[in-house]
Amino acid sequence: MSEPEARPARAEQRRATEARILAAASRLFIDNGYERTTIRAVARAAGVDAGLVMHYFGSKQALFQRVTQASPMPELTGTPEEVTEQILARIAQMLAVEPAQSLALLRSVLTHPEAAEVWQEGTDRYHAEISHAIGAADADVRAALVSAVWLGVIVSRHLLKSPGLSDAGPQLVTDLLRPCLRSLTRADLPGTTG
Amino acid sequence: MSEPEARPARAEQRRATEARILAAASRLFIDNGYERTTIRAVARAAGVDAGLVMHYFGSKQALFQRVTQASPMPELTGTPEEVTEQILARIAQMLAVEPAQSLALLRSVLTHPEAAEVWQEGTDRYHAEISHAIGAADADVRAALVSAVWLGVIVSRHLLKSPGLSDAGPQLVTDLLRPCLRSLTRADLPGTTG
DNA sequence: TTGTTCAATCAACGCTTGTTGAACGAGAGG
DNA sequence: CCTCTCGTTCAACAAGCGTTGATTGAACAA
Repeated sequence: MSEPEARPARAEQRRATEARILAAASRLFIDNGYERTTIRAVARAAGVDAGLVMHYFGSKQALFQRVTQASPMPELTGTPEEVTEQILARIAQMLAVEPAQSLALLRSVLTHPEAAEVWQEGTDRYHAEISHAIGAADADVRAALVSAVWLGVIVSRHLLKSPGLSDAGPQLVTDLLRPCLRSLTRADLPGTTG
Repeated sequence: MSEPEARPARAEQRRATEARILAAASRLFIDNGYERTTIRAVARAAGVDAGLVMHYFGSKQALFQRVTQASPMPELTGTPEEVTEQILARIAQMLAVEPAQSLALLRSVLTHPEAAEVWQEGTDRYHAEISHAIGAADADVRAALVSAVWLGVIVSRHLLKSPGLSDAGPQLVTDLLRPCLRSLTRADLPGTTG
């Protein structure tokens, strides 16, 4: 009964409603993507009127940005082996818990131009760091392949819900992925040409 | 001058128009996905009226199916090494020339339920064949990871147009991918746990 | 109490979408 | 010549979309 809710009940109610809208929007953007998610559906799921969503977030695009804006990831530095482990740790984390912001962005990355743009910006730094750690002549291609593997795994697991990946634990997946990524981040074992 | 166009000029014209519509639809579905591609845009790109597109293909969904229906791929069989090479050959082919049907399907696979369903059906057989070739206890997870890598590479290259991958030749990419896929298809080298 | 603020609702707008059915007009068959 | 076929266009529909502005009613301040 003596809980710390002494604040003006007005602002508290507003914050709660706004949070409910954001949660509903996140869920719908993750599940259905940008185009198939309507302001009306978000409002219905949050138990409010569509006009209120507009009043709070300005536009559908702005709401999408609020949902998908992620805190910047920590830098990738060190030897290729260390960078590989950092990437694996990141993948393990994303396999363990649903990365809401990333998934909302990923779901629309192929069909919503603004999502693709944000995604690009995010992976550019990623590429540069990986490429720098590899330091070989074909480091750019290798870094792009590392990103491609990462993308494929997360998309298969969380968005396409591939049965083989959804049932497996993060530990097993990262263990299987380790030699795969190591072969990409280390510039020996050139691959049998021809 | 003596070309074999003796056929009734009526049906010939029709076939040509239908082909123009299909080509325009393919391009738009690949570039913009299902939702953002409108019947009117397809008609405009093909130089015809929107009603004609409906009259020829019945519905937008039916047009999408016509564009994305692919001839069934050859079976994957043999030792894990052989299967790996077959997959690599397939990837190389898809990197060399734009695989229109697959790209039209892939672009919408995250946002169009029917596209996701068709994709699922296609990858199920794929998974079974790879998993059978591996034959280990965790073959399902390994097969799913092989598919994930394949997905990530094609998507990054053709749809997200990752600079590092778009500039590289198919030969280099498959050479880099070979050890990566071999580590997934062969059940030795368990990966350093911990 | 009286007046102000503001979360929330409501009805409507302009626009685009997929889809339809009537209409037109040039070629084929007699 | 006339007639039928059929590729093609045109105009319109109903539904859904994002977005807006007026309006309501309850919590606050005086």
